[in-house]
Formats: sequence, C-alpha cells, structure tokens
Amino acid sequence: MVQIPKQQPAQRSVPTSADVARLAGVSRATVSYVLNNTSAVRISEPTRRRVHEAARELGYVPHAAARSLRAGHSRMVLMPTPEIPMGPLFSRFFNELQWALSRFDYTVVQYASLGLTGEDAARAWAELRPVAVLAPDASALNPRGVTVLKRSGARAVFTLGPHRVEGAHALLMDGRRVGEAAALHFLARGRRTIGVVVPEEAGMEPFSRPRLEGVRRTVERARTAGASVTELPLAYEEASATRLAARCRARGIDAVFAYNDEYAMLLMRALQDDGIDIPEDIAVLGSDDLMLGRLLRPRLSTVRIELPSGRGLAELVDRVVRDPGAEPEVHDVLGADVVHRESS
Amino acid sequence: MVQIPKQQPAQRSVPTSADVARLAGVSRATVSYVLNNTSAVRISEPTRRRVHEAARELGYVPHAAARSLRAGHSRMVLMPTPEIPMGPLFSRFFNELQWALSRFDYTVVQYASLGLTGEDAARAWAELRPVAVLAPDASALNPRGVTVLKRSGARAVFTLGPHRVEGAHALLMDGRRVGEAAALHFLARGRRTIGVVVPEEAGMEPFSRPRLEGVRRTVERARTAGASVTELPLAYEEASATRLAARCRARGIDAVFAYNDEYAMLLMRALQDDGIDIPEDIAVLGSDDLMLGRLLRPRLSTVRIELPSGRGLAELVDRVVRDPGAEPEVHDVLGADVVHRESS
DNA sequence: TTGAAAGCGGTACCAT
DNA sequence: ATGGTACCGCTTTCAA
Repeated sequence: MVQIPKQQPAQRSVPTSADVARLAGVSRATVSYVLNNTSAVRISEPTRRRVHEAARELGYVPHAAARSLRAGHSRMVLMPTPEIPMGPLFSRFFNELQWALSRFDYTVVQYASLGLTGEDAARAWAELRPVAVLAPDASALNPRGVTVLKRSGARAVFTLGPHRVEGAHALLMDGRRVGEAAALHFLARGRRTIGVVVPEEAGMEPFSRPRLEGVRRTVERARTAGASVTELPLAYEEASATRLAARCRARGIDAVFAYNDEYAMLLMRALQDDGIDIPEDIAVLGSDDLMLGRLLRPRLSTVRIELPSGRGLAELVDRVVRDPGAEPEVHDVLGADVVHRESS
Repeated sequence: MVQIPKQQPAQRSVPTSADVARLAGVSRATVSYVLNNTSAVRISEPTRRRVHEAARELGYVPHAAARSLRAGHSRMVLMPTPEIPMGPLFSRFFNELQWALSRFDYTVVQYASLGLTGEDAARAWAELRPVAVLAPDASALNPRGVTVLKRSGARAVFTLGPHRVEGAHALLMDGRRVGEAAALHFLARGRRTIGVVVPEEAGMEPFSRPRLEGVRRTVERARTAGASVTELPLAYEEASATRLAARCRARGIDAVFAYNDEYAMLLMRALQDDGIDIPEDIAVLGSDDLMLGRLLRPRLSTVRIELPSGRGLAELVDRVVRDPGAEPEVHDVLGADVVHRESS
C-alpha cells in the first residue's frame, strides 16, 4: 500500500496583489483600483469581474502593514491593556468606547506591553504608529512618553485615569469625587469617625488613593467637630476582614467607605459576624453599584460611578485626530453619587 | 505687544532611519546594524555612539510595519476580543496567557473586530498578518475562516471555547464538564428534581448551553429513578429571580445549579426571601468559586473551574508556530470539581 | 568597517 | 480604460 503524504499543505506563499493581477491578466494598479473601488478611475465591468474572481480564487487578503506604510498613516487607535483585570464597570466602558470608535472607522487595538511603563512603553507603542493612543493610567505614561508618541506621528494622545499628564489630553477620572460623595453622605447622617478601606492588593493605589484623599479633603473642609478619617488596609480575604472588623470596633469607627461593593461585602460579613449591627453601629458604603450589593442584607448603599458615553468620547478622539494642533484638553468624566439603601 | 504664536509644534515629519543616518553621517545600513545589534557585522565603537546619539536626539522609533513587511513575517499573536466582558476567571486566564506569550517574545494584540463574525472576521484579522490567532468561540470562526487565515500566513490558529473548528487547533473548554460535576454532586446527595439556571442575557448561550447539556447527559446516564432536569431561564435582576423562586417551589425542585456564583447569589436571595431553606429544601450550587460565594450564608457550594496555565499554553502555541504542518490538536483544557460548602 | 541597492506589498501619479 | 513606476521605511546581501 502506497504511503500517501498526509496533508501536503504545499505551503504556497501568501498571495499578493501581483498574483491577483497575473491571474486576472491586468496590472497591479488595476487590481488596486478595483478592490478599493477608487472613484477617480473608471474600470470596465468585465475587468472588475475578472479581478474580483481572481482575488476570490486565490483567497487574496490585502496586507494592512504594506497599505499603511504606503499611505503614511493608519486608523489604528491603540489602547494599551492595563495589567490589572478591570471590574465590570470599567470593562463595559472600555467595550463601549471600542465599539463607538469602530463606528468612526477606527481600528481599535489593545496592545499588551507587559512590564513596560513610562517612556519604554510609549516607545513600544510608537513602533506601531497608531493615529491615537488611549492610555490607562496604570501604564504610567509620562510627558516624555507623550513626546515620543507625538514625534512618531500619533495625532491624539489621551490618558484615562486619575492623573493627567503634561502634553496629553486627559479623560480625567478623579477618584476624589467618589470619596467626596461618600464623605458628604456620612457627615450628613451624623457619622464622625470615618474609616476608609484601602485594598492591599498591588496595583490598586491609583484608584484607592484618590478616594481616600477625597474623603480626607471633604472632611477637613467641612470642619465638622470631632470628625476624623482613618485609613483601613484590607486584603481581599476573609481573615483580613475579620481582623479589620475587630479593629473597627476597637477604634470606635461608626462609618466605613469600603472602596467598592466587593470589599464592602467582605467587610460587612466580618462586621456582622463580630456582632456589629449595620447600619446602627457602623454604616457601610460601597461603590460601583453592583447587583450583588442589592442582594445583601441590609441592602448595600453604594456610590454609583458614572462614566461617560463611549459615543461622546469617540467623537472627542476623532475631533482631536482631525485637529491635532489644539491645546490638550482635560475632561472630567467621572460622576459620583450615592445610592442610599439600607447599610448607611 | 507682539502676538507670539502659541506652541508652534513645527510638526516635523516623523524621523526615519535615513534621518538618523544623515545626522550621524553614516548610511542607513549602518544605522540598522547598530540599532539591531547585528552580530554578523562589526561596527566601530565611535560610529555606534554617533548613531545612538543621533537616534536619541531625533527621538527615532523604528516603524514596526515597515520592519515586518521587509522581514516577511511578524511575531504578532492576535486575540480577537470577545464582545461580552468576561468574568474575573476568564479575564485572569487571558491576562496570564498574554503574559506568558510575551515571555516567548510574541507581541500580543487584541483586536476588536466588532460586529464581524466567521469568514468576514477572519479576513479582517488576516490583513494584520498575525503569526498566530487565538480566537474565542464567540467570534464564530468557521472552517473557511481558518483557511483564510492560513492562506494569509498564520502559522497557528487556535479556537478557545466550547466548540472546535475544523482545521484549527482547539483549546476546548467543554462546559458539559461543569454541568456533569454539578449533576454528580446532586445525585450523590440524593437530590432528584434538578433545576439548571440558564441566563437570559444575550450572548451567553455558548457557555450556558453546554452546562445544561452536561447536567442532562449525566442524569440520563445515571438512570437514577425519578431524576429529572428542568431548564430555568433567569435574567440578572431581582424581579426575575423572585418569579423563578416561586416557580422552583411550585415544581418541587430540590436542587439548582445556578450557572455561576453571581446568578446563584441572586437566586439564593430570592429563595430565602420566599421562605425556602437552603440547603434543606433546595440545594444551590454556583460555579467559578468567587470570593463572594464564601461570604454568603449559607456559604455557597460551587463548581471550581480550572483553566490551564498560561505558561503551558504559550509553549503549545509556540510549538505549533514552529511546526505548522502538524495535524490540528484538541486540548481539553477545562477542569471542573465541586467545592462543597454549605448550600448543598 | 561601511555603503549602495534591491525588494517586501501596496497606492497613486502620469502616461498611453 | 489601463499600465508603468516611484515610493513608503526598513533589512540584508554583496561590494568596496
């Protein structure tokens, strides 16, 4: 029995527009005209058909790199992926923004430049020659990085997060607003000894610090007699929560802003197990308005965070791309308001 | 007073290696040799310095597209982003895989080809000429799409998800395993009237269907007298859960596999509010082993899903890239086992 | 040790 | 209505 070579892929090399031209019996120029529907040039119907047919037969797919090399620009919007998996809130925002940008005919690409930060990261991104970069704060983009990107042809550089960076437009998500809303809520309800949970997990400082700071600032400004703010480190595990619950009781804390709903749930459980009544003894406030908060008993009060519509942001990005000369703009895109339920 | 134009960016065009060569007083070839540390060629130290300095001064960043165009290949691994935001489990897996691949010197790019599926999506991906594609199931990659990708030079095409696709390697995540584990758990504990929650939210079928099917299949095979399986549609909102709780009671259901921990929490709350005792009257099982499940009362039993290490998968991808001729492999990468706590 | 030049896959100008 | 061709930025022989 003859041994038949199994699946000889023949590994034909990738078909190019020259191959299509050859097969269709026309020039590469004609192929380009036909496949791009170039309006400045009229190609006869029979020729069009032959070209299309040849392309289909060969399974021709244009080479994006070659195209944008020639064009001198691309419509790639680069969104470096943050190292930390984002919660549902932020990831929905990301998805929406992506979708909106794609409506503007941008190609959104998330690029994982893992380990790189600041200028190094910027250089890695710049190699891709994106027309715009939307950098989450965690990428630690700095002013020099912004310069690198602009020099390499990026027409719009945005940061997304709590900080702004010189030279770049900013979609400023000022976490202090969240802390502020929480603090006002507590003060208005007569709470005075306020604790603020700060996650111990690495990489969350950019989000947790501003919230703490917002609480601090608000309490100071209010000049309410006897009001104080205590930082409460908490790891995302029960043992840590148990210890923290004891500490809350010991320090006479009567209100806790728990960073977000998940940490709030963790702490609430520990407090309740410690015999503390919520909200009677200690008021608890989460944030992000997750479904799970509504399911707790008592139902969790929370700071609802409002992110802007992807549609609007996509418009903004597009506007800057069209007019790159303009001064960097700072857009305060974070809204925060308290949803009062039963835990506070 | 003279009006000074504010910030004249002079918008020099992007510096190329030719600019660097000019400034350093050498040829483009030399620039390339120096910046790439080409070992086959020895360049004198003074020249090296001059080149590096010129590159720094101009803020030169190489053009990735031009480079890979010349090279004829890239090290880009394309991971089309699924339309649905993934939970923490899956997103951790994604991150890990990305990190591992970057250790192998691959450039991982997530490309949002929103709205496109099947062959159209494949064509859009192929334009980027990735060396490998890891396509989540939701992208609906089909055999023709696989062909398109291979024809365009992709040396490794993987699908990630519950289905496999002809011609592509598969990291098969067989959700039936999850259902199977759940069913065995219930049957072993004497439960007979089993309900399976199926989320009503769009786009979750690829995950929920197999789980249901796994339960069904396992119960059928067990041939346990009187055992039955009921499909329980549930939207992620309290009202829907309330209705479902009533339905559970009415149908005499004594065990519910709730799709995941979040739906489980939602349903558990509704059942308890309806006066049903868990696990006495109805046993509840979630999946994903989220922290939140441990915090519920009773503590939620859950199906722990084990995804493979990113490291191992990166090795696999690399192996296939090196030897693209091999037959497509199917790797069963989903482990499922029940973590028994208090709700079952 | 360095430079000249070809060529990767497209596009668009200028002829024909 | 089509074809010839220069060129985008970079790498890599081959010569000098």
